[in-house]
Amino acid sequence: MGASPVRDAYHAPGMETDATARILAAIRAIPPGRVAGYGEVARRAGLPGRARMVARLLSGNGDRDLPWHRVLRSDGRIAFPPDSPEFAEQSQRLRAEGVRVENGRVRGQAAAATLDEQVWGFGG
DNA sequence: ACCTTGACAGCGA
DNA sequence: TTCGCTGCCAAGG
Repeated sequence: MGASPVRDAYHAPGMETDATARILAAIRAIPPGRVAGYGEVARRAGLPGRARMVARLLSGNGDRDLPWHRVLRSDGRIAFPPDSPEFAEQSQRLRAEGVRVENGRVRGQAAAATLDEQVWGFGG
C-alpha cells in the first residue's frame, strides 16, 4: 500500500479530487425548497474563497441527480443570462420545489439567508 | 511561466 | 437596488 492513502486517492486517475467530492457533497446537502450561494457552498465544503471553483465544477457537471438548480449567486440571483434556456429551467425547477422566484431572483433565502439560516438551517 | 476565462463575492457610489 | 471595480482561484491555451 502507499505510504500516503490520501495522496494515493488524490492521484487516482479519473477520480474526483477531494475538493471536488466535497463540493458535490455540499450541493447534495441542500434540501429541496432551499437554496445556497456559490461561496456558501464552497465554505460548507471546507473551501473558503473558492466560489468560482464551484461555478466551474457546475459548468461542466452532467450529473442529472445533482441539485444544481439550488445554487445561486450570493445576491440571490440566478447566475445564467435571463434569456438563456438554463435560466428558464432553473427557475422552473425552483418553483417546482415551492421556491418563490421573481424576475430571476429568489427572495427570503439565499441572499438574506441570514444568521438564523446559517446557524439553525440545513448546514448546522 | 504568462495571459485569459469564468454558472463568483464583497464593497463603495 | 443597480452598476462598476477589485479580489480570488483553478483550468486551459
